[in-house]
Amino acid sequence: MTTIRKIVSHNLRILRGVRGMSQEDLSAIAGIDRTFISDIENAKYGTSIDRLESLAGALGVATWEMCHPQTADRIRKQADADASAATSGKPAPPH
Amino acid sequence: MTTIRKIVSHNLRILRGVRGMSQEDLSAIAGIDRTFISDIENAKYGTSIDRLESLAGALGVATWEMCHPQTADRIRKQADADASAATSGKPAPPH
DNA sequence: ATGTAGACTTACGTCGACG
DNA sequence: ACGTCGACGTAAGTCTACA
Repeated sequence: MTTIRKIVSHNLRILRGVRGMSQEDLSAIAGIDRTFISDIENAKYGTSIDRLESLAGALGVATWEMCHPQTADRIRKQADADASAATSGKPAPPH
Repeated sequence: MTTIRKIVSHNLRILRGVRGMSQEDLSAIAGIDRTFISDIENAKYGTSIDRLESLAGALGVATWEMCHPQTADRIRKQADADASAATSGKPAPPH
């Protein structure tokens, strides 16, 4: 029974990692307190759709993707593919 | 610049209409106060992801679909297709 | 059946500090 | 760079009542 809190929590942490941001970085860009981002990632609190929109914008995804169970995996695999393509000298996929 | 409040507001109202529910019906099923549902539909307030999850469950969609800009249209067209199929005696599509 | 208003409670959200 | 604690303010959420 994966709740929406767990989904958002997971997407947020993974996505932030892929973007190479610290909680402090994300805090500065999204305009949300760092300690609160920590709370969300640990599913201590749920958040409002307004804050979710700010976080999504800062992470470069749509708001609904923050609620989708497979966003974390999708973005992570895409980042992996891009990275290995860069290493092998191939051009990056156009998305 | 369509904000997440507008999207949720719109999806909620359309989806509820397609399901043939009043605000009172939805209130009873989702366990959320009727007047607050009214506020959300009029985008007076944003809501939390926890309440959004309850509303989505009561409406038979995933939570992320409540945040998606095209959910209202998608569901409405599907309902239309199902209705006309029923009228013409054809079997309902398997989705 | 819906929108709004007021009074009220609680969960969200900010801030400073410590390990 | 992250988790947590305490104190505090505000927006979310409930309930009753009226149009």
